[in-house]
Amino acid sequence: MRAYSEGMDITASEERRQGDLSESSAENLAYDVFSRACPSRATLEHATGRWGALTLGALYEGSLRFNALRRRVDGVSEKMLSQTLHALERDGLVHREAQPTNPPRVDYELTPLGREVAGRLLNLIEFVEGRMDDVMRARERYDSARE
Amino acid sequence: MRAYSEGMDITASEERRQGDLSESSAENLAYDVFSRACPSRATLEHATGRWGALTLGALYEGSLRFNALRRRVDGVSEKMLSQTLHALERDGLVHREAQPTNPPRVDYELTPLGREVAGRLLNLIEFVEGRMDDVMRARERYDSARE
DNA sequence: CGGGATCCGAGACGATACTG
DNA sequence: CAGTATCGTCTCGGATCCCG
Repeated sequence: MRAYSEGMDITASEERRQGDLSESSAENLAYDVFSRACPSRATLEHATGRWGALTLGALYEGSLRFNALRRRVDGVSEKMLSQTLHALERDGLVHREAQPTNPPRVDYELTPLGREVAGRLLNLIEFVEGRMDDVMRARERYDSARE
Repeated sequence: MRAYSEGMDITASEERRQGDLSESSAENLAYDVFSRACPSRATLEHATGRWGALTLGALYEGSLRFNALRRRVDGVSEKMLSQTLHALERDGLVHREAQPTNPPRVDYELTPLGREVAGRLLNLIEFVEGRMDDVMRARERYDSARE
C-alpha cells in the first residue's frame, strides 16, 4: 500500500484523489492548499514540517553529508532524518548524490527548486527568530492573563 | 504540568530550559532554531504546522469568525482549530476579539506581527502551489525509478 | 454560535540493533 | 559511514457529547 519500503510514515495517508476542488475562490491555481484533497498541502507539510524546515535550512548553506546534517539539525534521529530526506527528494527539493566508495559517501544538496523553497523558508525563519522577544512577551501576557 | 487547561497538546513538551546552545555557529541571534532547546523552534512549528499555516493564510485575507475559519480551512476539526488558534494567540500572532452577545460572536484577526509572518508564509505557499507540476513530475520520476 | 472535556485509534517519533 | 528494521512510547488529531 505504501509508496515505497515500509515505515515511511510521512508520506502515508496523502494519497487522496483529486476531485471536488470546492470553489477555489482566491486564485486560479490548479492546486489550492486550502482544499483538503490537494497534493500541494502534502508538499508544504514536508517542507515546513518539524524536520523538513530545519533540513532545508541547513542545506541552504551548502551540500552536507548524512551525519553532518544530523549534527546540524540538533535533536533529529537517524530515522526521522532519513525519512525527511526521502520525502524531500521525492518532491524534487533535495538531490542525493551517492558515491559507491568504501566507506560510502553520500552528499545531499538542494535542487534549484529546493533552493527557492528554502530561501523563502529561511526568510520566514530568520524573521521569527528576530522577533522572538516579541513572542516571548506576548506569551507572558497571555499566561499571566489566565493567572 | 501543562501550561494551561488540559489537552492543549500543541504547547506541551516545549518547556525546555535554555542552556547549552552548542556553538550557534551561523548568526549571533539569541535564539537559534537549529538548536534543540530553543523557543523559536516551537513558535515556528505553530506557524508552519499542518493547521497553523493554513489558519494564518486564511486570516491574511481578513478577520474571520470561528466557523467561517473552519469552513475555509478545509478538513480541520473544531478541536484542532481551537487548539491552533490558542497557540497562535499565545505567540502573539493572532488577536481574538470576543463580543459577549447572545449568540456569542468571536472574531479572529492577525496582529501586525502575525501579518508579517503570514505574508512570508503565503509567499512560500503560493510559490509551492505554482510549482506543483514540477513537484508532481519529480515524484513520478522518483517512484518509477524504484519500479 | 463558540467552544471545552473526554475517549480512543493511528501513526509520528526515538532508541536500539543490525547490515553493506 | 549511511542507512534499514524492529519495537515501544507518546501525542496528534478526529469523533462525540456537552455547555453558556
